[in-house]
Amino acid sequence: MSKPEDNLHAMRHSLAHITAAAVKRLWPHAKFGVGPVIENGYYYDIDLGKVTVSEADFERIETEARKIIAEDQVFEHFNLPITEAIAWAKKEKQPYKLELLNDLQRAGTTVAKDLDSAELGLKAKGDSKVEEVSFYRNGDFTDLCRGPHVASTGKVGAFKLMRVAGAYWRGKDTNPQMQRLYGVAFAKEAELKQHLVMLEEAKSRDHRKIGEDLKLFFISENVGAGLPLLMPRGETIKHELMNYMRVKEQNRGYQYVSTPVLTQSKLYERSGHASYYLENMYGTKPDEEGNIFYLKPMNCPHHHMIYEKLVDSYRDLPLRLSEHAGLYRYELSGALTGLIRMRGPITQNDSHIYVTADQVEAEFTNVLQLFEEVYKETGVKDYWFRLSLPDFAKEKYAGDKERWEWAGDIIRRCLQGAQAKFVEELDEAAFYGPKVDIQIKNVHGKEDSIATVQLDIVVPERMGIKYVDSEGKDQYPLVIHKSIMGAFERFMAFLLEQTAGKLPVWLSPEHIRIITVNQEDATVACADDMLKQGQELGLRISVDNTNESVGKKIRAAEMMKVPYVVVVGQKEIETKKVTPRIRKDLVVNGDSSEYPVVNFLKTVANEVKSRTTKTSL
RNA sequence: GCCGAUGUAGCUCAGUUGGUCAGAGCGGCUGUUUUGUAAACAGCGGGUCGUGGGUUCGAAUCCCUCCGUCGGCUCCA
Repeated sequence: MSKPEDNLHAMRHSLAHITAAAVKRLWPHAKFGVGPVIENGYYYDIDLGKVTVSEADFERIETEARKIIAEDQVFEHFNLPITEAIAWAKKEKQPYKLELLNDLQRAGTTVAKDLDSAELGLKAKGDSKVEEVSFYRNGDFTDLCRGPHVASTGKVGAFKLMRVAGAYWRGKDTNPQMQRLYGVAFAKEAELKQHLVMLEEAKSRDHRKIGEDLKLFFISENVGAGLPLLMPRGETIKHELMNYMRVKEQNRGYQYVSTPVLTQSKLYERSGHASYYLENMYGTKPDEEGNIFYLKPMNCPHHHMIYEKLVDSYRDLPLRLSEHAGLYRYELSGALTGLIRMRGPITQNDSHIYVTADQVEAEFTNVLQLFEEVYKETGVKDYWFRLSLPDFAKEKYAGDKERWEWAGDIIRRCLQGAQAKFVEELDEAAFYGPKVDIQIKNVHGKEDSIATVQLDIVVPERMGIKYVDSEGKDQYPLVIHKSIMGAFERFMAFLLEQTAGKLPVWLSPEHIRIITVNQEDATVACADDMLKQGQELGLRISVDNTNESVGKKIRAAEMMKVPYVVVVGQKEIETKKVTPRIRKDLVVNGDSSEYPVVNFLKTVANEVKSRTTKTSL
């Protein structure tokens, strides 16, 4: 994102004003919210009352904006005492601006911390006393704003209105909903064009499109929204990921368990989840005894039950329990996004590590190391850690403040010790403790959590699960909730987007496809023999002996992103050698050469086993 | 859930202002062909135009309801 001191930032900010000014010319009664610079552009929140803007209006707005740019209006800066600023907002009939100014006068920036201080014409965040407010004026459009802006409206670069979306005033869903006009802007027309091309390309990497093209998964209206069905190819990928994690974790002392998907609410009442999440859980109708059972949205309480059964003494700790369970969570319909945000089954790669206070740091560090290792091996790039802390101004965080700070400090030390790059954010913690979220951007640039590790300082005590310490006293354990791959479906989605569907060989639904040149008996027999040999080596291998041209069958295999394609005809029958066609991204050095069939198959089998991302062929 | 957009064959999409508008390409099936590293040729099937109402002599086309999808907002154990 551009920085406030950059000229590009000033251009984008100025375009926000110009866009608002254009809207005001077309709809003089328009009420304005805020209009900050964002990645690649800007937005402005507007409220036109009964009228709404739609994309059909963009041309008119852009035309008007271009007129303002052509007029080359000077951006004039001036300050007003807060009382005069309030008078201005009243006179201009700008209720949103008026609300902001009133808040600023009454309580300073602390009440307006949900907004960027730059939008408020303030010098910096944290000014608690506001006496003067900064304004900018261009032509007949005036707005409170800290700036900076370009010198005049003619000095902005290339821009384009992209979309309009609903956005709640000050981000609260109880507030009125405004319309948010999004624009992208760059210094040069060519950069803007390049950006638009990039956005088009991103669409082809969207995991939902890849899922369709590669026959991985789909969502059936008959089954329901947010409930994807994995087809054989998709399930293969998920299963490989699950196997991989299971072996990895078992080798590090994690023990796998299996717990019911249906559970009475009693358990969630005991764990405290009920008061936070019951409305987001799917329940059955009452049975004959009147009991309602819920589809589990998390495994924690179940694992805590197993803990109770297995642990008596500190000598039993740490206990590391894992489960790959299908969870169900009610998600708002507007939040659903393919495999990234679904209602179920969310196959969580879920572990709970029960530790004493002395063990927590070492265990937490181990988990961070496991993250780095797994992400390196699976080829996940461009992720970062977020230390998610509570915001004590809100009431949802249970337990006492000192304990929260103690837990937050431990995690921070672990992150620093692991030399992990991380950011800290308030009001992102779980209700039972601070956590580290592993953040990633999806193909459209939207930030998502891919995985999480949390330090639970609340639930064991609340549930009364205990152990006896070395002095014979009862203690509550700490619980590290960790999920390296998050949900396997979601992890798969990110991998698909990062690789554009060209998964490493070990994750490919089909390792090798054999294509026959013709349908003569000898050719088919040769292909079948090769198929059998491959299967014995554990390879996912198939034969395409359909009555199509070789070119067409190759094309079909390429489009399915099959890593290795082998053509079988008279030559291969005679020499028992193959010249594999290797998917481009796997190749290290250019030329493809000839290999005895057995050597080729064994090499691929080894690549699958070692999970390499490049080929040695 | 809210705001905006959108929904036509398995997939990608055409269908101007309501009147042979139910179409194309790919995929599928059948036949011919027996093919050498990204699309052989021919023919044939295939859709109550998301759903349910309404307006109209007449609706894929206009209006409303609901469902799904897309982009945001909110939420995310």
